[in-house]
Amino acid sequence: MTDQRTQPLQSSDLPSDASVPKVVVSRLSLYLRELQRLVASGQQTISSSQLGTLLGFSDAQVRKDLGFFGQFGYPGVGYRCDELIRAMRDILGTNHSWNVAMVGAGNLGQALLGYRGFGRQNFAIAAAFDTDPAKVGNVIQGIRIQHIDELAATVREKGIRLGMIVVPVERAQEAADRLVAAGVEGIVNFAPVTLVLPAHVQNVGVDLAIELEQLSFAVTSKLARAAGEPAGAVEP
Amino acid sequence: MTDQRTQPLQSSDLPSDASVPKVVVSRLSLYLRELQRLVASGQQTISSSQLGTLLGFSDAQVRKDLGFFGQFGYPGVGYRCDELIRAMRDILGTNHSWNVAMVGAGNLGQALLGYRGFGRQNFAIAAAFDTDPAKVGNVIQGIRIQHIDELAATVREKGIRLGMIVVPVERAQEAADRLVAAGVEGIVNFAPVTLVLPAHVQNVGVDLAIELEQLSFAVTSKLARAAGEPAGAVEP
DNA sequence: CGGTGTGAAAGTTTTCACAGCG
DNA sequence: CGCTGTGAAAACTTTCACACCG
Repeated sequence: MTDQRTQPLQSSDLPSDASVPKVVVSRLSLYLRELQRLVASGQQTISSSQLGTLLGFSDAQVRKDLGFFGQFGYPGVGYRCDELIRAMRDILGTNHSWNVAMVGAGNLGQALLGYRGFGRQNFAIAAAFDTDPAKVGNVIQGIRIQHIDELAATVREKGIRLGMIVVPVERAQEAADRLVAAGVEGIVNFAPVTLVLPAHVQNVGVDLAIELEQLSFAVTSKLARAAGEPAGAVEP
Repeated sequence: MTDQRTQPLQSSDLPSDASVPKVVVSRLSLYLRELQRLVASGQQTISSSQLGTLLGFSDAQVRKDLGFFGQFGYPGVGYRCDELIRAMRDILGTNHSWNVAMVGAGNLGQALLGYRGFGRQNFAIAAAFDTDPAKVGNVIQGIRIQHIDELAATVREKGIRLGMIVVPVERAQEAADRLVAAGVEGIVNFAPVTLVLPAHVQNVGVDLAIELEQLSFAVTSKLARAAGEPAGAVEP
């Protein structure tokens, strides 16, 4: 591969092109999170093996993952944290801020309106919507709950590109349809249902009960293994 | 493989043994969720290709995934939804109910106390803890917030095996240490930090900002691809 | 020396394709 | 016939191991 880099890469060098495996992108977010913590604690550089150890990955994996996007390291030194953070944010798209539209202002929605973690990664819930007349007009965490009929206009007005669905499961598809009609490009769905969406709309599902279920499996199967359950033949 | 099954499998036939890929287990949860929806709408049987189509997987993948755990289908017919649901819950460990201890009763924690989705999958938040004297003693969604010093005793008393961390990021590790000391076997962590845990404690992390970040990447890179960004060579 | 970047090898997961069954 | 269960092939991901660099 053509190369004679000495200075840090520009973000414009990023591929963004060939399909990077999803699992690599999810580790990228973990690298970024850890790097931000390291910088906050004063660390300037880090090696792939240090970073990997902190997260439970191998050094080779860290290097390969980063290698999908460019060359960020300095042989003999490692990675400069601040540079790598900037590069990762370029890759992930969070060097600019994102306005998000929230649909559903129930318990969970209201809690998410106050969640500080979004802002730290450059996401702002710029508007929130509900159909319940008892909620519309209320101001929560500085955001006035609007009627969902105002969604399309507000999305346009505020340059909103991402939506978040926090309605009860039986109204989730309708909320999704509304967000799509309003022109949103991606949706995070907290309702426990698989949405039907056009292919051009990106989609991330978060099912809180499923997370517990995965834990249940892990605990249960670890137990079975410890009990010496041998190979899984069906017959005696 | 030895086999002459005609009747549905008993759950005791489950392997629980060889390492089933994590990604398979996560799809299991999606299958289960979809099956529950189907049963609720009156459907009795389903084929692997129908189920796959609903979730965006291939028929072969559905069959292979289920094949890790046993034989559940009827050739020419498909799977009987109620049977398959029971089998999946056996596998995932949710045919019995789980008591969960929540640490942190802030905005998000309080919202999760009221989340109906947990109960539907057989999880109950049986106790909630905080250090804030202004919160301890309050009753939220029928749960009295206890001081965290009562954690170990309550875990024992109520047979709690799973913990949920919903404290601010800087207190997450301490919360984890407390849960581990109390004897919990698995932890769902909503704080944006990688916990250091003993190997025998299972661990699922949910970082809400990272979910948005993944969406940001998907939207950004889809855009780049549409713009015809070619292969990612660094040099002109 | 301590570290990256990267081909090649090993390992894992998905897809294919088809025998077999009710 | 319609569909499962499953080996075998293909595709993908991770690990290894080493040239190269400051």
